[in-house]
Amino acid sequence: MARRYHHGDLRQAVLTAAVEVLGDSGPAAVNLRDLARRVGVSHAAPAHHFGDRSGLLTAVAAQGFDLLADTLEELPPSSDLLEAGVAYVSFAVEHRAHFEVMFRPELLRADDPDLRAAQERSNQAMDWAIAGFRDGSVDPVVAGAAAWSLVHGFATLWLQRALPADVGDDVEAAARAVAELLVRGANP
Amino acid sequence: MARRYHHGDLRQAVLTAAVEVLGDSGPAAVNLRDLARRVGVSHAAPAHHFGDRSGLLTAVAAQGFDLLADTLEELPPSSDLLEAGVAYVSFAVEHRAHFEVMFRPELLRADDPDLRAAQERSNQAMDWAIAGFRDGSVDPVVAGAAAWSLVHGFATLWLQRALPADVGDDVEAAARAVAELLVRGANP
DNA sequence: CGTCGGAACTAGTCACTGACAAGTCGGTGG
DNA sequence: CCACCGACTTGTCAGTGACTAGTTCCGACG
Repeated sequence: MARRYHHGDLRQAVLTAAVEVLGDSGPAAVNLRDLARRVGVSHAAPAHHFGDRSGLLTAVAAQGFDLLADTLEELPPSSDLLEAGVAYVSFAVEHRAHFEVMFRPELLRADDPDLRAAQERSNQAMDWAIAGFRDGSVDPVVAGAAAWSLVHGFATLWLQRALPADVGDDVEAAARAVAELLVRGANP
Repeated sequence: MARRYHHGDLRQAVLTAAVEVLGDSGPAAVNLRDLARRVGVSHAAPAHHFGDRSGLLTAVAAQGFDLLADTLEELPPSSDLLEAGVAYVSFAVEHRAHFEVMFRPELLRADDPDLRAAQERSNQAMDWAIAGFRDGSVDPVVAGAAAWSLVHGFATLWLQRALPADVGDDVEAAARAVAELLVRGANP
């Protein structure tokens, strides 16, 4: 494809390149000039679409929250909180590039409309999953915070390889075992 | 105090300044030149003590893991896993500057001896706390991962103000409620 | 008491980055 | 066919990390 003045789909191309870099080297390695080089445009072209670096990362994060919402919404209707928790962890591992940006407020424009909309979608999907945990004996707010904390913490620590080796190398199995402890109770 | 050629305790001074900046503006705002200006030395002086930026942040992280170990070791002997969990969250909130660096491997020199030693200390302190959870009915490795994931996730999300407002603004109370769900079980 | 070696710090520099301004290109609607 | 405007380029500036070479001072040793 010949080098044309108008790229045609620069925004998407930069976004894709950013996700690739994120996956390989993390958020710190993402810079506009390198992405421009990869895509074959001038160093200032990406700024036209994203404003600045935080605008770019915000777009990645928004895409990530949409993907997360998709993941949770696509769970079979029979799924319970346990399955949703495992899905959350799986999402984090499979879409590490997105996940590592989604929860870094300092990198993002918190007031971006697209980001807020995507966050809202994923929050609703999570609320829906947690609703199944409301058995009357526990405060649903506490239960929701606990469930989210557990899977979010597990995903975070797993991605950092901070967990002890004993937990094995099968994310889904480990996540399920951990989530089961909360959902089914320690003393079933 | 007159400006002398030898600062006297530059390493500690830079470290303190770094923690201050971290607390105010997060890791991204920490740069060697600004710290040098704050402390009143030339722009390259900090590098003499820390090598590079990651060396500085590694020193902060090591200090953080030591502080965490101190916190956990100072718990009264009667404390159970629940109290340890609350202490973990309290530590994260009270020492946010340190906490925000401790679990960012990409910012650190993972092979730094001081860092490894401090991590080892805090790991042992956590293992000790989790030992109280070994009641035979659950795999201790799973229980440990679950407990750590829960409090780590809660602390992380709390610091990001990502949790819904319903959980209140009392960290300790909220952390205790959430941790209780895991320790005592959802259906007591 | 001198001197001398090395640690602590300064000064200068380079490559790289984000951000901005001004100009150019080219598709599209009137 | 032409004016407009979004898409992109070119040029530039300040700030940063990292490196090198030079300067100052402390303290140990003869």
